[in-house]
Amino acid sequence: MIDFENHNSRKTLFAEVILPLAIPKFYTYRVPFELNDELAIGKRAVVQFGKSKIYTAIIASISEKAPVSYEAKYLIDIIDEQPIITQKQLKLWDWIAEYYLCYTGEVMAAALPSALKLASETKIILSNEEGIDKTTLNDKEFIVVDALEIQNELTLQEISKILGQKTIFPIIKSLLDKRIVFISEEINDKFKPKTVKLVRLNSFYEDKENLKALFEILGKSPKQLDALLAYIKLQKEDVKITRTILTEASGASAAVIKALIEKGIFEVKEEVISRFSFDNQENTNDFNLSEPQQKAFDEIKQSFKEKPVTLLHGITSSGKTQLYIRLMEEYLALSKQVLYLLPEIALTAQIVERLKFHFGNQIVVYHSKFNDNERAEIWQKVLKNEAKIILGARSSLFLPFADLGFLIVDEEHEASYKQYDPAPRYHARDVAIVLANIYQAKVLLGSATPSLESYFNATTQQKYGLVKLDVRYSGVNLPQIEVVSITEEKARKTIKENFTSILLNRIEEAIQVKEQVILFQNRRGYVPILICQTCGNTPKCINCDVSLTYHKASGKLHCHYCGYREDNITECPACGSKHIAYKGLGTEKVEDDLRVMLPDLKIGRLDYDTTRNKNAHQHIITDFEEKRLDVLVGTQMVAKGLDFDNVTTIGVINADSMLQFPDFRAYERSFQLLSQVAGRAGRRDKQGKVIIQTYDTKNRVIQQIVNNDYEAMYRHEILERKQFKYPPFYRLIHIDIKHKDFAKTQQIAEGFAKELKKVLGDLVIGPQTPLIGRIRNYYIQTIILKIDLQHQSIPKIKDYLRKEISNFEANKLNKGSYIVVNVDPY
DNA sequence: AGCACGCCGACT
DNA sequence: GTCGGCGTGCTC
Repeated sequence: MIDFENHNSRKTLFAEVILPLAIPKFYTYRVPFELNDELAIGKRAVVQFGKSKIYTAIIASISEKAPVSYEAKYLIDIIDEQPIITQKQLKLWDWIAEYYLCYTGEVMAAALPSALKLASETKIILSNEEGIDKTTLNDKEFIVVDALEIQNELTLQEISKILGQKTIFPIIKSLLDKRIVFISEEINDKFKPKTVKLVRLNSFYEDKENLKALFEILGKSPKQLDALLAYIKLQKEDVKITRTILTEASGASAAVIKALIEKGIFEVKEEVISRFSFDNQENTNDFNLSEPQQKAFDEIKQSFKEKPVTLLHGITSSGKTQLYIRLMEEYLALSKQVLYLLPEIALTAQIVERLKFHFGNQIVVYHSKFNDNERAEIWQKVLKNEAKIILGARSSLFLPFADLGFLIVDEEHEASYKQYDPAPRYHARDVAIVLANIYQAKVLLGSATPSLESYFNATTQQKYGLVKLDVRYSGVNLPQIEVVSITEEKARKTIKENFTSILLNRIEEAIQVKEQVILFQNRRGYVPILICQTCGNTPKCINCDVSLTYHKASGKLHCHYCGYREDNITECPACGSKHIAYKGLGTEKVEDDLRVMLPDLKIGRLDYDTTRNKNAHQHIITDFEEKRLDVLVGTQMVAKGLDFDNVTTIGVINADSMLQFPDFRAYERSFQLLSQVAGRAGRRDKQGKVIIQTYDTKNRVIQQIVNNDYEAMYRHEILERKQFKYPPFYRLIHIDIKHKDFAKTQQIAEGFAKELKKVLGDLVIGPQTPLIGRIRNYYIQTIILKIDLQHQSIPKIKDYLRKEISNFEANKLNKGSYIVVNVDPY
């Protein structure tokens, strides 16, 4: 029916839409009359783009003018009744695209959960929920459901064929809304809640008569009877009964329990439990802030009156989380939304559980690895202002906040806040500040070891407020740090493999009193470099310019950049010599060597290689938590996001490799990482021990760690940054030119740098070969721009760069190459 | 990002 | 003689 009263219905309208693709422009579609009334900015539109592809686009603007140089295609459909993207989000997308020199479409692709980005190849599956009420379905929906019952999985394209029509999105949307179908995807349940297998008495024996009969039957098997009695006792104590607990309590062997389970007397049931037990202090909802916490709390509130951003420099165990909770409550009381950002790796169950305990259902967790249907659901909840607290990784910045009032960026210094690949290469901390500005919200940056950038902004620049919290909560002691000279022990020949006598002693001391040990080595694999003693040849990756790392577990040489593998060598492929030396040290070897030296220890390893298999990952953590392991060897994974309460001793196998890393942030990073590692040691009632092995005991960062002196590190580093023209005094932009041919890469990069130098002059450095000169068969040359914050108009430079990059891409001489721009590399 | 159109190697 | 490799150009 046509509504003649409504002017819109007679006008010819055009919609400019954003496509979730890396293309520079927005595209204009003609709106069919019947959709005129539906048209609104922020709604999703279905459009055909190119010959056959159908995409979900976002309507960015509406116009009455027809494009002059081409005929616009008709927009196929408008999906939403209400906009799902707010004006504020569009503003943020624009800012990100502008600042990080990428396309708005790329931001959109990163921002929208795929359930909201239906495309022709999106697969639909039938919900496995029981009792689909087919009576609510219309004919077309029925046909789709029917087809799915036979086919199991259909793409939107296929559904379109089955129905013989292009406009299928409303049907799919309706089916999705009714929860009859779902978007199919590989469900990544890496963050699945932790479960335990509990032993339970078969419910048959809840009946007293049956239980009595059971006692008689088991009378002949005393061990089984013991197990049953132990079970009943434990049940009365309200203990969660696992096999292990039951075995211990009954004195029966595992075989006995197994027999009972096989007989069907006991059942095993999986139950979801929280990963971490909290201590009572933090577990109660009505905890009181300590005096220093209260002081910090007041200071933060005061600071927010003057400045939108405040940096909380709070040392480890100073109770930052409690402070966050109190602040969050303030904003909740004002009915504002709160976004709590955490680095990806730290987003483990611990923080989630703790906050859920306080805020219950008001809190939702958002993570790019979550199930997509859930993510779409959270999206709607946030949009409708039903979700009040959002705990998430950097992608949660893209949620459609209705009324955001407060953002926390916890572990603000973490490098993983910067997205590296694909575009948008944004830094979540910086985007958080921009987002806050859009909403007139407040931001709290929290860290025990703030990034130099933030600390500089809070001190010298006075841009942020600065609040310190440097008293440990309930008097937890700082760990005692021992720096052990590898050089010395080598001279005395007291070092075995890579373990100094001191470290070995400390490990044994801890184990003797049944405490646990973490060993940290920031390199995975067995040994990173193999060298032929005769000719000096080193096996290299065939796709990348890196030496291959030997992995003992697989018996192969691995490339950590592209995943390439080849068999290990026993003789040099270049000269045939059999003298191959192994250089360097990875977690695998640390684990192996310790096994040989202390064969009685139970050792686990936690790194990228062991976490590839998510079950193994879970097992290792659980085993360590439940003290089935004595020692955990790992990369920085062991330092982040996990807290084990029985760990008193931590060994840093080799501090030198990170200190010597060729990056201007190497010292800052080392300080942060070592602080974080050290922070894992010790318990409330016992001072922890940290043993740092190094060749360079006098290294200033090592000394600063020993003295726990962040300020000293900052003062020293900031001078160097200024002197050598690095952030926070200069802004960096990296431009990578990649090409399969080495000479071409250099030639093209040289040409581009020369072009840029015409306008930017000395701001342009290079091109130079980066640390890894070739990855996945592409050679890389990096052009670096260093822009002085004081003297340059950065937006102008970026505008110019954007033009130059688009010229570059259009230039036929550069064909075969591609360009990657990274603003503020981190 | 796709997908089509377009020129050079191993196959019935 | 064709099928098919992926190089590059365009998509409202």
